[in-house]
Amino acid sequence: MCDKCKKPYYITTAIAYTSGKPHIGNTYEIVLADSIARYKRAQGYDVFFQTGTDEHGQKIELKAQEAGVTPKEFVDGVAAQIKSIWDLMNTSYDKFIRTTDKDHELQIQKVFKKMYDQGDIYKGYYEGLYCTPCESFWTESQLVDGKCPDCGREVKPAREEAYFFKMSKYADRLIQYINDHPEFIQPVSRKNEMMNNFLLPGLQDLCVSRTSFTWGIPVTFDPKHVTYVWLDALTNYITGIGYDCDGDSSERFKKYWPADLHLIGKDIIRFHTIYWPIFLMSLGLPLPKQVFGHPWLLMSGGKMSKSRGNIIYADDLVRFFGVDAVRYYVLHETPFDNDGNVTWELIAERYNSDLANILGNLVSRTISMSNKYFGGVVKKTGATEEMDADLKATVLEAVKKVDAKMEELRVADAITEIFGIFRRSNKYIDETTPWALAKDEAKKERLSEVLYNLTEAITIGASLLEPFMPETSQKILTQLNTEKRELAQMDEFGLYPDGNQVTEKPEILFARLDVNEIMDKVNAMNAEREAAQADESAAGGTAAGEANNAGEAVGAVTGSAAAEGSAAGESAPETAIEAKPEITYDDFAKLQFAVGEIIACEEVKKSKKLLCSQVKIGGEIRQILSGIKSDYTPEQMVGKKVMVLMNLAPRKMAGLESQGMLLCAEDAEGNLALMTPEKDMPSGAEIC
RNA sequence: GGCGGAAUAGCUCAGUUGGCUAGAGCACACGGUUCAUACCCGUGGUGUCGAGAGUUCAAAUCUCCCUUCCGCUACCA
Repeated sequence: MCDKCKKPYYITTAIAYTSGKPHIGNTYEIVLADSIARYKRAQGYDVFFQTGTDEHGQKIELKAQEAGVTPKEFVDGVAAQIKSIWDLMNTSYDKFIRTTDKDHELQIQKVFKKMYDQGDIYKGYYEGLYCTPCESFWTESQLVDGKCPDCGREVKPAREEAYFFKMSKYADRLIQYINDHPEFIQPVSRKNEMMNNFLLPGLQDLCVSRTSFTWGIPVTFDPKHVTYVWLDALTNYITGIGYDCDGDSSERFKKYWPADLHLIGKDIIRFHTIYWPIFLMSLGLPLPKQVFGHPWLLMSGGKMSKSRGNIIYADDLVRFFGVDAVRYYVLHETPFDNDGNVTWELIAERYNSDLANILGNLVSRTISMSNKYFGGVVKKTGATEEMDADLKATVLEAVKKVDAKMEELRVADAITEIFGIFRRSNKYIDETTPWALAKDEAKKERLSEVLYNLTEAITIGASLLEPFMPETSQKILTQLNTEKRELAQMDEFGLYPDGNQVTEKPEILFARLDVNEIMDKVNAMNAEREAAQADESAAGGTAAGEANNAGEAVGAVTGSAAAEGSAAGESAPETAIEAKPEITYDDFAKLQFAVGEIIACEEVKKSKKLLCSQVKIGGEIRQILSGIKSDYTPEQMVGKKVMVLMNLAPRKMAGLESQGMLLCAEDAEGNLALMTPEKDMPSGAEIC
């Protein structure tokens, strides 16, 4: 097909946040996107495949500071690291965009200005309107008659000045679009969540600027503001292919926009199916055709944490198993709408049973027989038998099934269909017993036909495998001394060149592994890293390069903090605290803390998170509600001496009044620990 | 609390509009085979298809109710 006749296909991944080295869970997405991109190319599309990095934000500013380098130096290091892993995984992206690219930054500034001039962006206050007695912030839409919805008193604007995007303006159009395009949000169950939780109840405006940090794209007409994550990050999908806000967009942009598929993690569906379409509407651009929120690859077998040294990285896996085995595992193990699991044991088992036994051994035995019986020459003799029909039918059927599965983005199922070819081929060998045929000179022709059929089946299977395991596909085809079969020619069985000669000495594709041996090596590796890390902490402080290699998990793509605990594999990223404005001693002195003893505690039935405690503070007993059910049982609570904030205005929650607050420490995974006095103190003791 | 989803073999899951002895892969056991990377092929489950009730000639599949998990969301002062 000529290049001009090819239909364009634009696919993107989310851009990876450059706070640290990505682990295997993050790497899954680029591999998934790559397999789809490669398949689309095989189908004859003119594919443009974009990925990249999201490099702004306070967290990065802080990380850079810790490492003693500039933010730009920091992200340069991490972006290079991410890119090297994407390359290691043999992903065929066409463009790697960075949000620190000059042309991207320039466009963001123009976009921001344009939206502001149109009245879609307005200046307001971060956290909204403040009700002093309730100590609560509210947005305009939450107010009742312009007053605090809780107490009905006046509210006033407070805190950080910020720009907001007027989401409500486009909400109706978006609802219409989503209803008219049922395929837009995948899987469809997510569509209902977006509608019911956000669109139908009424969209809140989105904060699009910050003044509390400087590592971002400045707002041209108000330079103390920088553009806040989502407007900056999402827009990469158009700036990366040459969008120009003033109407001078590139040919590439005109060709590829709107995107055919945004491939993203399921945690950031909201931003891609609500905010992003609305930004595009504001710019007068068509909306992407489909957004697929893929499941996560989770680390099972216990929580993963840096201190335990059990975070799994793509490059480690590749060292043990090879690129294609890792690609196979992550693609096969994470089906369309179910999270997948990864452990060293699981991947080693899959490697042996699927790759070494079923696939590798099939290729090996087939080629060996051709050499042994025919000097490697594979000839069609026409000596067919009835049993051949089922093999051929299975192979041709698999081609169609793979196509159907890929159409639905069911990559794991597509791979299973391909392996069906290999399984059937192994069975075919057993049915035809070539070694028995070889003993009878009269059956030589039949034997030749059998080996031809096997070679042809493997040729088709290996060709189908290219999008998922490109190296293996090529290796097999090379051993069979043939070219990759095009998808368009897979409706026929028997195109392997008659009389062709396969390689003399087949190279083992996947050598069987001893699982115990692997685990010993893995444990040794982890122990070594743990020790290195202990040394490092003992020495105190880290250099920039070491910080990267020590293995902080990247949170998630496109700045999604929510994904860090679960999606990104229960890793333990260092917590970056949102900096608050400096306060005076007088501000501090307004707070009254005391030691309280919990004398009774019960679950709040109506709530998933709340415990209701009776706390004795000196001579007084207070009822305090806390969102700590996930970490403490009522029994554990009783008898604890805890730190209580005394003079916080009472507030009703779940129908019960809370008269104070129990103070807790919280880590990046959301684990909580109550603050208790370091030695025994009487209840009522003041904390100052 | 609101909305939605799920409960099927030891494990991971398929089961289309209700229809013949409920399936696949992995793991396990036994048998066969020897071309091959000790591989491959075959055989093997008494699985209360989460509990209970109902509709029907017929229910894993539809209805009701209960239990338990999960997702999103709110609350988590």
